[in-house]
Amino acid sequence: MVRSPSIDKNGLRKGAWSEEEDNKLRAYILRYGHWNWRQLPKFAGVARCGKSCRLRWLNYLKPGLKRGPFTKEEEEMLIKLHEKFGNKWSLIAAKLPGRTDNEIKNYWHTHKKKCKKSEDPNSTVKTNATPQNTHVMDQKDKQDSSISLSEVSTDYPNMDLIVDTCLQENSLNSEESFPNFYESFWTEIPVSPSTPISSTSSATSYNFSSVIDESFVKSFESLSTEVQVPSMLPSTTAARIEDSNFQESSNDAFFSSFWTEPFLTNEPNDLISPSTSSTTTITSSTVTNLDEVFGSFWNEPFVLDNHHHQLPPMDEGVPFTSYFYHDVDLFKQF
DNA sequence: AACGTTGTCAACCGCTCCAAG
DNA sequence: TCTTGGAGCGGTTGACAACGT
Repeated sequence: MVRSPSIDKNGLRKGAWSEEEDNKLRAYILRYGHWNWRQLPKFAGVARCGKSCRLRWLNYLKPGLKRGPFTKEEEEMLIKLHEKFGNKWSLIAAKLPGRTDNEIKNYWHTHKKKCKKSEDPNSTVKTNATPQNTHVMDQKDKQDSSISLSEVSTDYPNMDLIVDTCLQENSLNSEESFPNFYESFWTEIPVSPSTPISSTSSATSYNFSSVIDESFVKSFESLSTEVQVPSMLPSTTAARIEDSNFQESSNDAFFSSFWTEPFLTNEPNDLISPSTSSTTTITSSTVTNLDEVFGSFWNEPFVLDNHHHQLPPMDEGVPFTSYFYHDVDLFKQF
């Protein structure tokens, strides 16, 4: 199913990813974000090109991705979206939370083949699907489209309306079924910019049931200790760290470009506190386990809320910014 | 059981886009 | 305005699994 591992002329691995590589990449990105894909692999301790890392993260490792076959609803949605957007897989993927453009693309090609083969006139899939809304396609797109514009179906004279209606009615409406943070969760702090992190603020409770589960947590258990820490911070990060008013300023830009995942909590002993009882709760014992892993792995805390769970010995009341200075000092060692 | 064919999907490749200098 | 480098996108490939003969 996957390509055989091999080494290219630059000594970089190609082909199937090993579990160890996955763990290294996942751990690094969750901790530091993807500040530079090209530089990232060497700091993460992965002998891969940045492009390969990016692809692996986006298509496989990124939390929240759905696995398994498409549901009927997703299939119908895909058909409609393809009619609207054509082969703009990334656009389609944006409307199908948890599905990657690669996955959708593969599914579509498979589905199209099936349809072509069966030549079922009653099939709901229109194999001549062509973008109806040319405003989303530039000239090149039109040229690249496998079907000429003369073949545009007239079955749906107002596809905008149909698809929009579908999006509104369909249960997969991302805005309803998936909170805004779902898509951006791992790149943005789930706290509104107007809610600065401070010793008095309490984080909002979020439903992480589909993002964090036990297998996800378990994946940290085999982390390697060979991961490096960046020798320098992104310029924006450095600038923010020097900002003594950090606590009072909005934090989204900082986190989205650097930390990626803030692991906010509203309970002192919980890493993440789900909002409903049916969701998986990561208990304090789990956190303890994570601390064992991260304590030696990163040599620093990763819970950045007001409680600073399981911090190494530090004085009570230490300003929030001090923890970042702590990070900077750590980086300087490398 | 052995072999060939088809299906599936992770991963690669090459191109374009875009922001920064 | 031009150049450069990183990110992203879409098409294609390779390898394994499943299925058929």
